[in-house]
Amino acid sequence: MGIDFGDLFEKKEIDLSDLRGKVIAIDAYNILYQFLSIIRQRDGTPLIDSHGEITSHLSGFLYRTTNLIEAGIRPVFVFDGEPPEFKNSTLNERKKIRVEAMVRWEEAKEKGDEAAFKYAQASSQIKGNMIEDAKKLLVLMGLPVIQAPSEGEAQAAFMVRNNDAYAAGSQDYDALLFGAPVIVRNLAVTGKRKLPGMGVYVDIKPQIIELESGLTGLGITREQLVDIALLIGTDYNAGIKGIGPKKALKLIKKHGYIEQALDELGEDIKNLAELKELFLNPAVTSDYELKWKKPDASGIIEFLCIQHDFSEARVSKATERLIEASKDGQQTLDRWF
DNA sequence: CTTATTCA
DNA sequence: TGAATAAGG
Repeated sequence: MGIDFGDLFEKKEIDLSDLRGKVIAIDAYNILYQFLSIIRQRDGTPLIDSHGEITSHLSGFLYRTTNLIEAGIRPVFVFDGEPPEFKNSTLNERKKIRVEAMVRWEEAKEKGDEAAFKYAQASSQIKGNMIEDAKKLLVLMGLPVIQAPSEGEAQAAFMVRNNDAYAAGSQDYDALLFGAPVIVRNLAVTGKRKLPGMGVYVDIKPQIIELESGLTGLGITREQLVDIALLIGTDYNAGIKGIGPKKALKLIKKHGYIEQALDELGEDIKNLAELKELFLNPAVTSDYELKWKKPDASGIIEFLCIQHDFSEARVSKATERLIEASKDGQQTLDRWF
């Protein structure tokens, strides 16, 4: 998923309260996929309503978003449009992995194997009404939902550059390549997370990465950062075997341009110019409106409890918190409602 | 993941 | 109370 810059960028740990009053353009696919992958039972089965529809993502969106708003954050959710053509091979590869994982999951479930969960996670697929349902819930919650023409991270980055948002929210680093001045990771409220393997709990705090100071620290330009990414490999190209973040940085600093670096390596990247363009000049739109509305409490209850079998007690509680928090926002933030 | 419940 | 565990749909 996305580009792995390793430790190239300095990550600044922050408190959630540091984001109070700030607009965050959240990559909705990124978070939806996380919810889908993580919100599962012990054997890996996701939350499912009585019609057999998966509801893990709806649970995640309801509770986490309510928490963010309660923390004074103003989230905007940006949904992907058409993927760029160069992404096709990556998407096909992911599909293969998913199908394989699905088989492994069934086997593990049969045997009562604990590994079932991780296979289930790897089999996660966004499909059916998940996107529409997520959008519907977010709209009912009164939040702006933005439709990107292509990649959501690119649109989020554009909105930050436009000063319509403070940061792009995603676990991936791609928004940096798309030119987002600031990205936020670990945008959740519950700080404790179990470390894979042992039952050790670690405090996970939100962190920000600033593009400009990061580039200055590395002594490179954004164009060169894109060159580094293309050497390592992105969602749109495979990258060069044996080249990770450190070697890529060294090569680009030595040569200045990816073309010369590739010459030294005796390698070639197909469609190099188009790939650069994809990051440096991505498809985005200015046709969006950031407007926060009063949450539609009865609409949320109808949608989640009547249509998707959520517990009314839980949903009502969350909805009340949401409405209360939205009122606070209205007093202090002119753009609320 | 987040919330609810249990238990020292 | 706060940490560990179960449940959520």
